[in-house]
Amino acid sequence: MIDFEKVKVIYKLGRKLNLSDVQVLLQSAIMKSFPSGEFLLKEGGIKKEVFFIRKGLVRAFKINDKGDEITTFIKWENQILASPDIILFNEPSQLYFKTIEPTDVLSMDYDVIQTIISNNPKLEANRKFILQNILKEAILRINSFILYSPEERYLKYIEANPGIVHRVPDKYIANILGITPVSLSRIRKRIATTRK
Amino acid sequence: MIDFEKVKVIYKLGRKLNLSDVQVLLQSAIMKSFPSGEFLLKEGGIKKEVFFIRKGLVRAFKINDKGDEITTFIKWENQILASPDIILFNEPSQLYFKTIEPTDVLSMDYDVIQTIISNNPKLEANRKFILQNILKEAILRINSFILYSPEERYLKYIEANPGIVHRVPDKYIANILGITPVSLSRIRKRIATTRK
DNA sequence: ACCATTCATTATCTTTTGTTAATCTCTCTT
DNA sequence: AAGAGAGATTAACAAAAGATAATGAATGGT
Repeated sequence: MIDFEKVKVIYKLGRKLNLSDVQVLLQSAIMKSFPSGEFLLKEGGIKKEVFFIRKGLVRAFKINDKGDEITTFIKWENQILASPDIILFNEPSQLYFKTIEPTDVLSMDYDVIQTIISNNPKLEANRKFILQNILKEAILRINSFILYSPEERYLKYIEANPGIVHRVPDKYIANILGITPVSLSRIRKRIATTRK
Repeated sequence: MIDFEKVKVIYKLGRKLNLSDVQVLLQSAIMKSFPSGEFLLKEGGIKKEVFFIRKGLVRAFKINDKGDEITTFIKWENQILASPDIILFNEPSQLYFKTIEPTDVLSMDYDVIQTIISNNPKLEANRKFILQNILKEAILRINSFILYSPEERYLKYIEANPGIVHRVPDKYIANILGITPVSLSRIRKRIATTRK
């Protein structure tokens, strides 16, 4: 039984896949649905799983020394989600993935994707493009920590991600900005009062 | 006249280059030497130049709204140096590169490198490796801003980069850590006094 | 409709950082 | 050797952030 949603997503991923690769990817690619508040990945996970989010919103968090959850990033529709710990560092994940909304993902095996790319040199451009875009975002984020105050970071964040703020509790946004939820609340008040 | 240093570096870069590619790369690759305090790149630069640092130390900085220089990173021996603005964002550089020590670099043209890689599929693994390592570092740096206090960031920085601290003025390290030089000085004092 | 839970806000206090300027040290230059 | 300049430290004050706890508001489940 063919899942047309799945085919559609895979088609978007690469226009140059040959038939046998599509078959391999289709076999390894699984559509999964999660209700809100469900884990996609827990600490210690080692499965090289790459998610493509079709719908919904997922937050990634670590547990710090004090035992608190610290959200390091969030991902939503049409974004790729994977644990850097597993994919880049080749270590068990210290990250958890937990849905904030009901979420549909396409789950793929990283090693299978890599094999398919090495069989299809035309896909290298895609890989380079994706990697570079992830790197771009990372560099922008580093610079925002160096160049801007927490208040400026917040303003730029909501400007760059309109709508998202309304889908995610402030305390997670605070973590992402590197400040405490209490501090973010004060910043919001400061902005609201100086605007009038 | 063949520059053996140049050949050595290029040899290290890829074990799978064919002769004509080596020739192309040799032509585009230039050894350059800079005294301390010299610019490798200034704001507005658009040349897609990639440096491999053979010896020395370079800092990258931006000018913020107040007109201050803000150092965003430093690179030294055996590291790759390039302007993300130019290479990733395809925009004129807002970054300056300025040497902190007398520095020898191998300068290469980014587009030439890309062409050579597409002619040598075996080099794709190299490119992927390099890109992934840059991404790794970026992610670690982001996490250090989110998870650690300025004091912890400083301690981790000097631990991860022993020796470098003695080659670079503290004020640049402070920028890299996202704090002011005055604050770093206080942190250093705090560490020194609580240790005894 | 109610309770419980989860967030956001507010309050209070402590700690840290930013800002500006002065002082001190060191190095390099002439 | 003297002076200039750069960088680090210190001081003094203001502003912001962290920590902890209490209060409000909203939400979801039964």
